[in-house]
Amino acid sequence: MSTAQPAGWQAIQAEVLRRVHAREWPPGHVIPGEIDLAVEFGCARATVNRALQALADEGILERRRKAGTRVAKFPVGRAVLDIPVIRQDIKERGLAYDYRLSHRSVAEPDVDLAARLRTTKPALHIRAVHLADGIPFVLEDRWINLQTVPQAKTQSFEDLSANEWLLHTVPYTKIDVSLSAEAASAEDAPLLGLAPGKPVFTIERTTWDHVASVTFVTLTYAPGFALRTQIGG
Amino acid sequence: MSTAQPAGWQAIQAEVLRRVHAREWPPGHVIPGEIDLAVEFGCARATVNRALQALADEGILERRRKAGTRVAKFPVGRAVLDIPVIRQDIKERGLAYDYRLSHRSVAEPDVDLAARLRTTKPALHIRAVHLADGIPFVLEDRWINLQTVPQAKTQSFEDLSANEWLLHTVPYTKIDVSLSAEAASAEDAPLLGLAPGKPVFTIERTTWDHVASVTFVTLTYAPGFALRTQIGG
DNA sequence: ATTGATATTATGTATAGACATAATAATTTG
DNA sequence: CAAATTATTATGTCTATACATAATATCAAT
Repeated sequence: MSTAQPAGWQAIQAEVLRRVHAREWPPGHVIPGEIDLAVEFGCARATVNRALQALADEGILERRRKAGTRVAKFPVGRAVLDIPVIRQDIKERGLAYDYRLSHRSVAEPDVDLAARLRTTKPALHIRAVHLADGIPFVLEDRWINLQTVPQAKTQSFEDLSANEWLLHTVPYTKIDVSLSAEAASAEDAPLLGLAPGKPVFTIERTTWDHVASVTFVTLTYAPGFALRTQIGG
Repeated sequence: MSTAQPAGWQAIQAEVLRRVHAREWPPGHVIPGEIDLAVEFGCARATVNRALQALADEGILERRRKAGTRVAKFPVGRAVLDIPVIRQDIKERGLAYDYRLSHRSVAEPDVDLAARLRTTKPALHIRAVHLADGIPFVLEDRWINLQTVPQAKTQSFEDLSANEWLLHTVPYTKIDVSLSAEAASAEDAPLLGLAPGKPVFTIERTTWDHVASVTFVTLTYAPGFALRTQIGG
């Protein structure tokens, strides 16, 4: 009765969400079928379907044919993390962005890296610093697979970060991401104004074009950095 | 021509994705309108709409009325992180789960916590250890707002973790999540078999029911833990 | 040329109806 | 009784059509 006239599928989504949050439909509860809800809300079944499917995508509901739709027992976290493009991230914080290349070489990958890139051929190794208001914000340590991206050989990466150059020139289909806490290496620590061994937030990414590796990058963030997000909201 | 007969909206999504990945439609490119694509794929416009909308939700495409649909300039990271329910997480790793309550008290929040919970009234403080195959996997340090959740007073939390009890009994509408690297505290370090100051991966969560805080929890993970996810794929 | 009204256009959403599919329930068979 | 078969049912998806909405393009008036 509270939400009498449905305005659209989002209104239905909101009302269903309200009932879930209010525990009118507690976790595990099987909610009415699409037809029943369509009658109640005075709309077509497809409209209810749209609303429920969106909630299922978010992990709030679980749907199975014939069995019906139930409230997820663990309506837990499906957090959407926006992995930021570094330059944009810094700018959005209202800080001045700057970038400095500190190393560029072609080298043979060690065992660990060879496993990650799935090649033992020489790869392009790049190290760079991204600064916010002149202070190191994140260190980029990147290996680029020259079998997959031979054009990288002719790029200096002195003005344009490899991050952005790759994004705009090289196709990819998949990225593996890993977030962890690491001890600052002897090499990285001084750049971040830290003693070696201090905790640093680290993002590792391997980028793939189908089955071929494109690049492997380790981003080491300055202390104080935290990745924030919201569930629900 | 390659994908001639469309099977459904997912087939269309796949073909559009292929063209984006293959740079047939490079970043920033305005792709054909829904009607054109519907003709090309021999299906209804609604089917194309479903496919394109799903890709827009994932951040691959950007859509604006009248302006049309274009490939996102930064088809970057919209990583879906599944914040795990601890017990399930451990079980999925094929390890035996165990749980031990180590502290339970009612105390007044300090300034920092009062700001997080938005109350200065006494709150329930709980510390517990989640073990995998008998080894500490994650430490849980939780404060429960007793204004919002008075029922928590009568719960011992000796057998059932606060994590799961809350999930099943208390309504919530929003969770703030923060991921960071911290130095292991003098209190936590020995439990994880670490020297104080060593890096530990930390998840902080504040749970809200509308504007009222429900609980604030800090999860401190054992070394070696990494949160993994995938973009694309 | 600038402003403001109007037309155009691409996406957004709703509809009824239809058939597909998967999973459960009911029934028949060995 | 257990196993195999069939019926039923709720969701999944597609279609054709219609109207809504937002943003742009066009054109008229000042």
